[in-house]
Amino acid sequence: MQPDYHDETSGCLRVSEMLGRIANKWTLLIVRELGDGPKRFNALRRDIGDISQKMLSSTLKTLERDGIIIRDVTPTTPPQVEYSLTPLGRDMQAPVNALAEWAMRNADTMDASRNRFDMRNHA
Amino acid sequence: MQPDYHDETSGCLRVSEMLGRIANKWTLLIVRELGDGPKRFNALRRDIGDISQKMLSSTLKTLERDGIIIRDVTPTTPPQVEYSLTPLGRDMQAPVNALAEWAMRNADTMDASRNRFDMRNHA
DNA sequence: CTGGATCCTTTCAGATACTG
DNA sequence: CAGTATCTGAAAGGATCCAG
Repeated sequence: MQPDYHDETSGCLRVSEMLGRIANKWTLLIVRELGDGPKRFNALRRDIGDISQKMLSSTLKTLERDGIIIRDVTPTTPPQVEYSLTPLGRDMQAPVNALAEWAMRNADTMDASRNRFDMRNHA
Repeated sequence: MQPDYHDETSGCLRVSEMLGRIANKWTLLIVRELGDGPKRFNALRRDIGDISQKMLSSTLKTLERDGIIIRDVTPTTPPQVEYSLTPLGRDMQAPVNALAEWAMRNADTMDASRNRFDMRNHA
């Protein structure tokens, strides 16, 4: 039996918990980057641009734990590690890309709104 | 002149910046709740369930600043304050709901993956 | 090349108390 | 009812050094 998603109490807390896991910028950016195909650690680091190695490795670990990505190690010297989306991760791509694209489309609008808001409140 | 969204460097930093603004659970939960129509402060607080009044008021302020919601005050006693989505906010609803629904649909899958992962790593 | 371990600073977020 | 102010602990995040 499935849990009741429409329950007014536990359902909301559940959404809250799950969004707490996936709704952060590093997670969304990584899933987005891996949409193009498997990538290695430093390729991800370079393509995302402003992520520290610590945040990248810790976020990747969490994503692997949640079954969203797979970590493939080829034990050569130097070792090669490739990250790719699982079926679950690929299923996640559509909503993630939709949100990211929305953000890009409306970036200027939001910036303008911020400027007006800050102006009104003589910041 | 518009910024170049397709530039490989600044474009990525721009996505990163915008996702840093909107990709957090309180923002998504509030936008989701306001999808049903305008709501008042304590109604939001009750419906979201586990949000503190501090986080609610500060997140609402940020959302108003970014032009995603509107704050309407009716100066009665006691005062009535109603929050509602702007056109921008309504446009944001689709991607937000898509991500939230994905999270709910796959909550159990992610939980199971976590359990297996933690088991393998004898946590 | 792919990280782990550590240190340090900043930000987030809850609890509590108070105001118009 | 709808918040603000303050205090405090937890978590995020960067910098640096080190290792397989």
